[in-house]
Amino acid sequence: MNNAPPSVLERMLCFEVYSTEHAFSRLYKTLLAPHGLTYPQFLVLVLLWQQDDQTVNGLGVALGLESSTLTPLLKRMERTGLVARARDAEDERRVRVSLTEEGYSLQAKVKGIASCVADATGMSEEELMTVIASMKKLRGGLEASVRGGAKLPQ
Amino acid sequence: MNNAPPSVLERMLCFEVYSTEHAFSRLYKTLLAPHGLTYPQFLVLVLLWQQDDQTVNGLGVALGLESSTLTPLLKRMERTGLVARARDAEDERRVRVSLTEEGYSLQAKVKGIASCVADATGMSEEELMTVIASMKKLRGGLEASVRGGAKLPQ
DNA sequence: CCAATTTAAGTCGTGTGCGATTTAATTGCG
DNA sequence: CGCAATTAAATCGCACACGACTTAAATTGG
Repeated sequence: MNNAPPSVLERMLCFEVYSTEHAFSRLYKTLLAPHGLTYPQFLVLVLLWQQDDQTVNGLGVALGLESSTLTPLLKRMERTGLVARARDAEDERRVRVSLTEEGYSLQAKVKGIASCVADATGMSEEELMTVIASMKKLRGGLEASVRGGAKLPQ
Repeated sequence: MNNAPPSVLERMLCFEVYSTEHAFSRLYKTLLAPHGLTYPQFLVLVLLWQQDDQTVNGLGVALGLESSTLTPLLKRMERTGLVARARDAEDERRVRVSLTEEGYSLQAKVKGIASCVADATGMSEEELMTVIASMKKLRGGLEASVRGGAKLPQ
């Protein structure tokens, strides 16, 4: 077992979240790569499977991503035939993103992945709920701080 | 308040960690940019402030990063005068990374940042410890799963 | 009604991250 | 000893992710 005293880094929550996020990414990569999907692309599909035909902005708000990140990502998904992108007739500024047949049918093929990952965490359903709540609280505090114009004292 | 039922995404722990990590990154960016530092570069400095003169591999293990990520990052830090890189005389395969005077003196200037971020979380010391422990457990499970060759059932 | 403002996407440059591969140094085994 | 296997960095191509900026469309205020 690991009996070394925790380093400075290991006492920083930011680092624990940082490296846990990498661990999730790596696990998803091994599971999604066979389907030609990346992890952020998978998250976009999760949103579209729940509600098809969303705007770039809508997806961005849900994911917490900028259009400068989403536009290229969605273009890659369009190129691989998972989604279609079309200007909204009502408001030509908007671009609506919708599932292709292939994007839709991928749902069945990767259905098991989320629960597979949940298993990999080694946590009970209850524990998972607790950690999710912690993350939400944490994120809320951090976002409020960024919005409030975070500054060092003095 | 937010009374909408949680979407599929918001019930996925992976997404909560993903977006919380982004929130940390963004907050650190606002605090570190004035010092010409990025968040991963700051993490490297935290390690070097604790123990100067480490190998690329040592930093990589501590941070959970590959040399393909660290080498370019360390070269940027060398270019901005924060660290020096030199082949180890004992073993020419290794490259040792050490603090320059400037890299060392930056510690005083950004001393307050970690606690500032801790404040921003809006969590008590005890809560922070609990969440850190959760992340460690989570990461442990995920890494074990990746090492074990994670696969979808059938 | 139209000029100014706001909003939605997209573009560009920079900095991570990783897998696959390469190069060079060391180790280890017959 | 000598060569095969291993190890440490580095390189390369690709995919995020963001801030700053641009473009075009819609809204608003006078």
